[in-house]
Amino acid sequence: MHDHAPDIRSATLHARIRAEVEARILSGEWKPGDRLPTETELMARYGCSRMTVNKAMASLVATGLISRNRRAGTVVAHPRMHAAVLTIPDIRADIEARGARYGYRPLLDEMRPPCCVHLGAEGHHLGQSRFIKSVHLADDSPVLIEDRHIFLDAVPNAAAADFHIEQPGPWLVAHVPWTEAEHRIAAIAADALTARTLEVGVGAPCLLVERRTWRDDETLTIARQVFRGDAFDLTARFGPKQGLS
Amino acid sequence: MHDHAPDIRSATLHARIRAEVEARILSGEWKPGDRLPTETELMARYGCSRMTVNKAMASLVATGLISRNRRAGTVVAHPRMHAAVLTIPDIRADIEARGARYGYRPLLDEMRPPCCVHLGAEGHHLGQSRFIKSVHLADDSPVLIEDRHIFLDAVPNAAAADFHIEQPGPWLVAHVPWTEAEHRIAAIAADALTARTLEVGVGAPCLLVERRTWRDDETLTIARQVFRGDAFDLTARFGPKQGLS
DNA sequence: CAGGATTTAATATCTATACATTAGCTTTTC
DNA sequence: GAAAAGCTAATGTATAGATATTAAATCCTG
Repeated sequence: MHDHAPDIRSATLHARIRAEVEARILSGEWKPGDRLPTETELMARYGCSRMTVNKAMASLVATGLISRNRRAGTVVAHPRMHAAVLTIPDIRADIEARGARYGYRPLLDEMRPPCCVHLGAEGHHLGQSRFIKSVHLADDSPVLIEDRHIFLDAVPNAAAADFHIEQPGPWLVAHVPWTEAEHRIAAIAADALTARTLEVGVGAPCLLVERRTWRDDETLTIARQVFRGDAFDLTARFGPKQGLS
Repeated sequence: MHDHAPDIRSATLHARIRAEVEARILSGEWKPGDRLPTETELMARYGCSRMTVNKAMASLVATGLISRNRRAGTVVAHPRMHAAVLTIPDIRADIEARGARYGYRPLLDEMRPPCCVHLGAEGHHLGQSRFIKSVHLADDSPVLIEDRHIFLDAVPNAAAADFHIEQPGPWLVAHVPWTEAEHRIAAIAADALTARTLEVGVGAPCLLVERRTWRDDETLTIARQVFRGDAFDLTARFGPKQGLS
């Protein structure tokens, strides 16, 4: 299932060094706080140059498995379970993966003046937005309501896009470079309108995902997605091994 | 707010090269799919060796901003909003950050035979576990119920730990090295027992986080946390810039 | 013995070069 | 003209140095 066997006979030398050091840490042989061999020692042990050792260790630093300091040496980092990789659901793929038929129905598509919208975090206005409200369906039954603002100051060509066929989400990902996104995940009770649209009872638990995307300091889009609680969940996975070349 | 100005006058050369290339991509000057200068060209432009350029580019590959292929060259990657960094709440810190008094109350602490527990994903049994049920309080009002299994085959010294004072979560993070964790996040309705414990109405929306932690292929612990929906949410943040040295 | 000055052990960066590997391009051959 | 062979441009890996930077350890002074 979790295919973690460090591939000791990796193609490249720095990958092999990395894998072996990593294996000793993960096996518990080298515990958090323990001092690791110096680059010079490893260089001798593997019969390679110091640059090669350095590359292996740098990649372990990047994954957070070790921490290094000049003069003080290299120590095994204390694991911190502070962050995880959250897989953002591609709604269409997710629905189709369950063998259901995916449907998308835009409900509303209008321009909104600046005043209707939450202020930016610094308090300045975000300008005019295109607002699209849509429902996503699995086998014709609604599972997600999406309210999306796209700020035209930041994404002017969104004014011309046709969101009757294409979803705004994928369109944005394909056309607009972004630098940062933030998500807020919460459990809420369905209000009357939500309940009617999602065809659930009033007060039914729903998963709320509020996503805000920036390019540098400019807000590009705000999406508010309300999932039927009984139909969807998110999964997040974290492993120190993920990542580098 | 989001302090993104790439620090052009970075201390080291490879960091500067990296920052400048990154800035051009993030500014939109180099768009997804565009070809970047070759290492040789960059080497001439910055008057440095190819290894230095290579280090800068390798780190951009690691963050997913570019993709490189032999002979084909380097291109700006298409942004994929597939993953985000999810900040796992440190419940105690979170509660105290709001100015509330944190409380922890263990409700149950017992050994459970193998049969009581979900099977591992491959279908094999997980062995005996220590099971701790606890409530976390903010100003004496309950906000979280945690059901935790710790599998003694994998974490034998958990048998001796005192979870009347210390929370099992922090104890595990401090004492047990792990390699992978998975979270499932969902919205559920409070059942009768949950509602009574959290002092909310039956059917009130709650945020469910199920966390499973492994060392290699061995399951260490399974935690099921039920948050009051009106009291907690999770935030996840993603930026291509995070990460490397 | 406290506190400043010096040494030194470790990582961090950089260079110049070499060879390996890949895949797009070109030429040859049938 | 299509498949095979060879060429070449690009990145990937590795080496053996050199110098810079940092902070722990030690020594030296008042």
